[in-house]
Amino acid sequence: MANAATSQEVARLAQVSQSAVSRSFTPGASVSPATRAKVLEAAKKLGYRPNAIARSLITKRSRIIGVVMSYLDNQFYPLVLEKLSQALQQQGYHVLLFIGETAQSDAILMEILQYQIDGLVLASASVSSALARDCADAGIPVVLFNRTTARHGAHAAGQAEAVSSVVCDNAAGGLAVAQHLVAQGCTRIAYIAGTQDSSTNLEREAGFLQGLAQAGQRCYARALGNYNFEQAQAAARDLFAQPHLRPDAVFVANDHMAIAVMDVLRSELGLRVPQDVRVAGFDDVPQARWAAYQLTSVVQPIEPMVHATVATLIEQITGAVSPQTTTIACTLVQRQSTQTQSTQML
Amino acid sequence: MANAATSQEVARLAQVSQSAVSRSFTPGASVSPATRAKVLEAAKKLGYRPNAIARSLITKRSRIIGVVMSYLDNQFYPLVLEKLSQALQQQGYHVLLFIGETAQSDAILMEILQYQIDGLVLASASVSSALARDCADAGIPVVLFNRTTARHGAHAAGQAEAVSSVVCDNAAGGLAVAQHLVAQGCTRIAYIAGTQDSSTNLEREAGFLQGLAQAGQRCYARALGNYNFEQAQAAARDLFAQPHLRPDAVFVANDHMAIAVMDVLRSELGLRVPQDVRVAGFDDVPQARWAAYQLTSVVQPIEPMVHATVATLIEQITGAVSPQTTTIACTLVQRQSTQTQSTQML
DNA sequence: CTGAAAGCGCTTACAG
DNA sequence: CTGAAAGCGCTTACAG
Repeated sequence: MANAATSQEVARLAQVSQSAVSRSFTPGASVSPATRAKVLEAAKKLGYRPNAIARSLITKRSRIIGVVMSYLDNQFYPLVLEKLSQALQQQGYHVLLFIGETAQSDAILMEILQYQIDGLVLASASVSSALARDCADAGIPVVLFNRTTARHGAHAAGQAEAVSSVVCDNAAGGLAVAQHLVAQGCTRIAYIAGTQDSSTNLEREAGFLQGLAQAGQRCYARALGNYNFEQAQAAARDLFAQPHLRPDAVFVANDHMAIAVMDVLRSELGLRVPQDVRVAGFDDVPQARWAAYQLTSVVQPIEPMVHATVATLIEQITGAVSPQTTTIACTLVQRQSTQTQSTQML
Repeated sequence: MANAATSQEVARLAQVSQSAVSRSFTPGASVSPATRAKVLEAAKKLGYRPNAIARSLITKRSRIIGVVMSYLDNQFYPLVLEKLSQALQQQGYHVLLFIGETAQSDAILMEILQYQIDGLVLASASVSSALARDCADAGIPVVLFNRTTARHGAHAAGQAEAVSSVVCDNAAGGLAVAQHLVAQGCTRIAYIAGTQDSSTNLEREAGFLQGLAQAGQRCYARALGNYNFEQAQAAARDLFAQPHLRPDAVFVANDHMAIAVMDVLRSELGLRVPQDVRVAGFDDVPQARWAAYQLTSVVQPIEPMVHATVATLIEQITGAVSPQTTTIACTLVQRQSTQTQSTQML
């Protein structure tokens, strides 16, 4: 913090009142050009910067948004964080970051709340919905990113959701994948699930099963990957353990796991993708486009999702509108991992 | 910010003074167990949380550390951010994140400074050293992560560095790569550079050239990748444009680019790695271990580097020690991308 | 347009 | 151990 100059000192040097200094740094405040000029000159001389902490205390607006994320090993989230913080910065907000999972996390999260944040973005599937409720109770706008509060797909009857959320149409995405694999002639289509109770996994799987059902198929086999690289690899080994009962396609709940699966299929089991088995993922992370993978995936459009998140947040901060859920459309991108002749390259 | 309860309200409910409330939430303050119990009960009833903003104003310690990063597309940085924020959280600090490059960035960065941050970590190669100096002048401890202030490898004579930095031994890493490639029998070893003036690129290249020189070799060819995926691909196309003059090995200044290069070599040019050309990178990001790449790389040990960063920061915040540079050792990990028979697997 | 003054929610000497 | 009081650096009615 150090020896920062205060508005008092600037006032003294500029020979004006402290109020005048404050007004000179407040857009739209009434100060004469002459006064402002004197102030700015003195401020520059002293290296003065208004103290945002003091300002927050009195305005009751910190212009800080808390952002909660899980581990950043799935490349989707760093990209979200990047876009989100840039969007927030552009709106004059700053990001107080919290990374981690439950456990001691809740305590640390409470600390973040002490900073009088203007809003909170929860992009971590594992953070307790209790926290979201705490914030909502405290009057702090909360936006869930890429998840909904509801667990197990069921809302408590008659109890309105207290927080907003921004998601993509996971069910539609899952459905599109099923249709695509069926269209490719697959008949033994397996699923590797993300975290069992997460809304993303629930919705993707539901859409996927619906798509299979529409084609008169059922899910050939299923294993749990928990959105984790190593667990996805283990899941792949499980599903392909018996050579004569192998699936001819696998839908993996996100790209992060899908890449792990492809590695196992090709390097450990010597299978060719897509000739021996087709693989599709979800998210369309940059790695899905890498030449070594060419992974068919469902695009979660980060920019629109981030835009909706910021818009919702600011709406709730400024006007007291009621919480809302925004669903963004997502599209299937076909690449070589699901089709022998590449009809589409990027 | 909302209707948060204040210490006054808690005091009223608990029938004690406001000072007593404050003391009850201050570790080590002198309060009787009875008083504290009354206070905590009232606080719980009101959902009271001490206002960190007000506290910061008076203690002149915000317990906020500013962290500045570039774009997060190189997976090395998200991992650093993850470890760094966790380490800081464990020490009771919180992270105010700033992501971006120059341009309008400097203005936004100044805003971050207004939050009276206790310290600053600069992990962005592109942020002006001027900012670092501004902070140091304002008495805010600054630690450069994975970079040094010095540009073009030269310090202004007699002018001591005002900030600390934590780096790995880039030169040693570059040297190790050169030695390894020479030992593999390569005689046409090329280099794809990162951002020209960055300290990491300067040091890695210098070490690499030294290693070649020790073996009586020179750098066979060189192209600029700017630590950028697409530019690295373009660089690879350049270096391999003439079939009969192709390098037999390439050292790429980081893994992020090395993977881009491997994609071009294999998918576009039909070359085999390592049989036709060997490739080595730097950082050892998780992707380097993926089966599709098996990229030889230099491990930048994130944990020790983060640990040193946090330790240095806290040292400077608490005691006013002078700035220091910490250099962490890094080690070469050999994988299939540089050797025909895999002598080491992970 | 301008200044004096109150007050944001805390911490921390200072007396008791 | 406890409370009354000053004060952190600002913003913002309130008079003029």
